[in-house]
Amino acid sequence: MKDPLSHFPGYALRRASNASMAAFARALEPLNMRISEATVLMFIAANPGIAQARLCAALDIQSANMTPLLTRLESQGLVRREPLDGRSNGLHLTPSGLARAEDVNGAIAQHEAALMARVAPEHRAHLMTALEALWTH
Amino acid sequence: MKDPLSHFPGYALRRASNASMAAFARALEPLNMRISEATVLMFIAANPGIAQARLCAALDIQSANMTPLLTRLESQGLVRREPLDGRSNGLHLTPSGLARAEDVNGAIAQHEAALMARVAPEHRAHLMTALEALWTH
DNA sequence: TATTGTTATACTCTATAACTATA
DNA sequence: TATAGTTATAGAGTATAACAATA
Repeated sequence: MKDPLSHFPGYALRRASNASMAAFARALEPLNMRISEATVLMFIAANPGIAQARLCAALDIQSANMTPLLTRLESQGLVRREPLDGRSNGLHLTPSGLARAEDVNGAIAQHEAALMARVAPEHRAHLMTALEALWTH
Repeated sequence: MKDPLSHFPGYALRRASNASMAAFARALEPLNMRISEATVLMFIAANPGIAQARLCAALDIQSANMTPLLTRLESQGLVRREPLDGRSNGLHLTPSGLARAEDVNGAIAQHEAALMARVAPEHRAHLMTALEALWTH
């Protein structure tokens, strides 16, 4: 059977990303977190007090989709919204959130190691540079 | 602002794939096709008569999701299902489907060229090899 | 006027279970 | 019994429009 798409970088990119995300989602299952939630948690951990709008811009997530995501994290006691002024929220991790961020960090490290183990060492730096060129504005 | 994830290959992979797919979806808009539909069309064009189940396996699309996809393509007069035996379908492109596959091919070529133009030439071969290692079974 | 956050809604992709018809 | 295809359904990501409150 012929695969007319496998030699296209864009197609390989899609397949590789799908495989990676499926594996990462499985790695997050024991923590009961989605990829998007884990991403937001890590970002708040690195930027305590960040405004919701800035988080949206940094992650390319629309505010309409960020609202329910943060509400879930807040209702789990992981994140706290703190008014910065009358209309914007600063985001903080609770102690539980900090602990969970540690766990997520471990899952990420494990996932990334398994991922890069599949790639021959001489390609790794090139892969990283190329991928960044593809999405960085 | 700190980005605690940007140095992770898995994260860069996700962001790059999202950016690529969004651009490709825009490129397909004039053809009124989704990415998954375009993918299936190209695959049938390269493998006329392929059974539905084999197409599912090759693209990692579940049969339950392939059925409505093919029904859409068939109702647009692009694909024809032809019984192979009492329970399996061979898939063929109609003349309209062949013409549409040509258009899709052009959109893919344009998209892939724009994508790789963002990557420095010395990284391109490495990128392709690395991506294939990440999703090939 | 522009920005922040929210609500409602819809579309796409993906996943599972249950079912039929056939091999 | 196993396989091919279908149906129904649900979850998750993403997109737009409309809105209230505030800068």
